[in-house]
Amino acid sequence: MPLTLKDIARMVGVAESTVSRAINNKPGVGEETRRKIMKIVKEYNFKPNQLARGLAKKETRIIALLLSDLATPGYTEIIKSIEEVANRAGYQVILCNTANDIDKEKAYLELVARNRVDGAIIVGGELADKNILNLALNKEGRLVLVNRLAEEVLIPTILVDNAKGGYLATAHLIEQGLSRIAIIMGSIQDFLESEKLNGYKQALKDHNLPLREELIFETDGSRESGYNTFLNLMELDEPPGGFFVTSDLLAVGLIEAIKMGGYFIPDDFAIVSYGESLITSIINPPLTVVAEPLNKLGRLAAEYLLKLINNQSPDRVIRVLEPVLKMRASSNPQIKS
Amino acid sequence: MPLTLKDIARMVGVAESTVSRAINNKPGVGEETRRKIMKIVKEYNFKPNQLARGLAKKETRIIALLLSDLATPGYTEIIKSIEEVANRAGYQVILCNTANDIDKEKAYLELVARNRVDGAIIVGGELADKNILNLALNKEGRLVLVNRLAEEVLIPTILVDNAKGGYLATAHLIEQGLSRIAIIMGSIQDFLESEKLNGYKQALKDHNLPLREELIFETDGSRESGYNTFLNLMELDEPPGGFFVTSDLLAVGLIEAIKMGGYFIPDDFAIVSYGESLITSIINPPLTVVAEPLNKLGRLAAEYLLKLINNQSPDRVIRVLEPVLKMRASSNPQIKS
DNA sequence: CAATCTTCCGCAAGCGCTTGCGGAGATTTT
DNA sequence: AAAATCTCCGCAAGCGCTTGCGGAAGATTG
Repeated sequence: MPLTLKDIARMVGVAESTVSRAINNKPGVGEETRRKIMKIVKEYNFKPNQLARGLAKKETRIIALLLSDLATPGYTEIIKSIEEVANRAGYQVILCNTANDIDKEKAYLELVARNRVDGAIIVGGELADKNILNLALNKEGRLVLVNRLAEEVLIPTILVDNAKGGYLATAHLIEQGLSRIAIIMGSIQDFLESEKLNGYKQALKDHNLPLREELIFETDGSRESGYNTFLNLMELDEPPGGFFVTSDLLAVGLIEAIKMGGYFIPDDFAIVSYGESLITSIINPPLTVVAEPLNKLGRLAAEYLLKLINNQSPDRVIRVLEPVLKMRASSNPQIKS
Repeated sequence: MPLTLKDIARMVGVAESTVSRAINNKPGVGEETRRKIMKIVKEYNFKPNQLARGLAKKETRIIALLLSDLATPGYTEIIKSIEEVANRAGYQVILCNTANDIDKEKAYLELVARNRVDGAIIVGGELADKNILNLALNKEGRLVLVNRLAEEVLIPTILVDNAKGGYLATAHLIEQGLSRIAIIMGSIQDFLESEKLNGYKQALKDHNLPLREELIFETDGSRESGYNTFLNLMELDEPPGGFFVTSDLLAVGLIEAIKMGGYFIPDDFAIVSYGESLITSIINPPLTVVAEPLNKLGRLAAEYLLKLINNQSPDRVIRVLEPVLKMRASSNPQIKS
C-alpha cells in the first residue's frame, strides 16, 4: 500500500491540505514547512495518486489518439510527435486503433464523455460523422482532427494541402517535358485523394494541357492495382510518359509492372509518388515524392488539443500545412539512382 | 455537467448504491427496479465516471505499453494485437515511446506506481535494469516483458527464439549448398542479436562446418553498414557465398552493394534476412526471411498481463515462440523473383 | 402463527486528493 | 497602542463511485 497525502501529513506534523499545497507549488506554505515536507516526500519517493487528483480536479491528463489504421506508413511519425508534445506537457496518450471500424471509434470517443480522457485527436479515416459532431458540439468534447474533415461543424483541424501536393507532383512532371501524365489514385470518395486529383487538374490547366479522363485511374490503393493499372494504361493509343501515384504501395506495383515490361525509369516513364516512407528511398529507382510534414502535423495537433483543454482557442481553427517535393531519380534522369 | 449516479438515483427514486449495483450487474437488485434503472440509464445515455470508479476500486483499466522505438518495423503489429486483446477485456492502452531513453522509461514506469495504470508491457530495449527490478519486486508491479530479458528476477516474459531463428536461416543457406556463410548482425551486446549468432554457430557446428571469425560482422544495423560490410567481405581471400543478415535495413544496404558490384542474387550470393517487414517483400529480389510471430507475441503479452492484473499467474513465466523461415527468391534460384 | 430465511435496498463510510474559508499569530499602519 | 493587514496553515466539504452492514419487507418453514 503506497503512501498517501495523509501519511505524509502525519509524518511531518501538518495538515493534508498543506502537503497538497506544498507538492503543487502553491502559495500559502511557509518556506520552512515546505522544505520539511519536500524532504519527506523525496525520502519516501511519494507520488500522489493521479486518480484521486483527477477526480478532485476533473481532469485526467490523458488524451486519446484515434487512428484509422496503425500500420499506415507515416503514422508512426505523427504518433511520435504527438506523444512527445503531450509528454512534455505532462500528458499521456492512449492509443486507439479504430481499424476503420465505426463502432470502435464511437466506443473510444465515449471515453471522452466518461471522463477518461481530457481530449482526443483523430487522424485519418472517413469523413467525420454524427458521433464526432455530437462530441464536438458537446462542450466536453475537446477534439482535434488531423487529415480529416468534419461535416458542418467547425472542429479544429490540421490538414496537409493535398491539392498543393498534387499540383507540385504534376507540375514537376510537366517540367520534365512530359505532356501526357496519368494519375493513379485511391478512392475518390476520400477527401485527401480527391484533393490530390484537384491539384493534378489545376496543374494541367495552368500549363495549358488538356485533361484526359482516360488518364485518371481510381484504384483500391493496393500494390496489385498499381501493377494492373500500368497494364491497362499501356493499351491506350497514346500511353502516358509520366505517373503521379498517390501512394507508395501503388508505386511499388507500378514499378514492378514497368520493369516487367522491360522499360526504364525515368527514361521511359517518370514517376512521382506521395508520402515519404522508407520504401520510397529503398526501391529502385528511388522515388521522387511529395513529402508531408508529418512531425509538424503531429506537433500542431497536440498543441491545438492542449490549448483546447486549457480553454484557450487555437489561433486558427483550420491549419493547412504545405507539402514539399523531394526530387529523386524516378522522375529525373539527371539524378544518379 | 454530465449526469452522476446520484442524479440517476434521484430520477428513479432509489439509492445511489442500488443504481451502482444495477449498472454493474451485481445481485441484490430486484428485477423491476433494475429495469427502471436501466431504462433511465439508456434514456440519458449515462456513463459512470471512470475516474471515480477507479478511485473506489483501485484500478484504472489502463495498461502502459513501453516501446524502445515506435518506428521499429514489426512493432506496429505487436501494438495492434496488444491493443486488440486489451480492448476486448475492457482495457485501454497508453503508448510510451521511450526512445531508448532510460529516464523516460523510468518516468513511465512510475505511472504504474502512481496508480495511473494497472500494469505495463515493455517491448524491446536493453537488458532490464534496476528500475524494472524494483517495479517488479514491488507487489504493485504488474509487468510483462517482450523480447527483452530481466536480470536476476523472474518477470513474465515472452520471447522469440532467436537462436532458433539464426539456426533456421543458417541451415537453410547450408542446404542451398553453401559452406562459407557470413553473418551480418547488430550489436552483440543486444541479447536478441547474440542469440541469433548462437543459432548461426550451432547450425554450422551441426553441419560440420568450421566457424570462421572473419565471417562474423558486428555493425550498427544501418543501411550503410550493410553496404560497407559487403565491400569488406569481398576483400577476403575467400568471400562468402551466403549471408545471414539480422535486420532489414542491413539487408537493403547489402543488396545495394551486391548489385553495385555487378553480382546477382541469389546466383552469386544468397541472402536470408530477419523480420518480415514490407521492405523484404518489395525489394528485388524478395528476401527469404526468418519471420517472427508478431501477432502472437502481442497477444500473449497482453493475455499474460491481464492474468497478472487479475491475480492469476500465467501458466509459464517465460514463453518462447518459434520463428519460421519464409523462403523467397533471395536464397533460392528455383523461386522466380 | 411464531420463528427463521431470503430478497431487496438504503445508509454511510471510504477511495486520495483539492480548495474555499476562516482563525491565530506576526507584521504593518494611523 | 489599537486597528488593520498579511502570512501561514488547518478544517471540512466535496469530486463520483463502490461496498459492507443492517433493516424492512415478503417468503418459507415447523
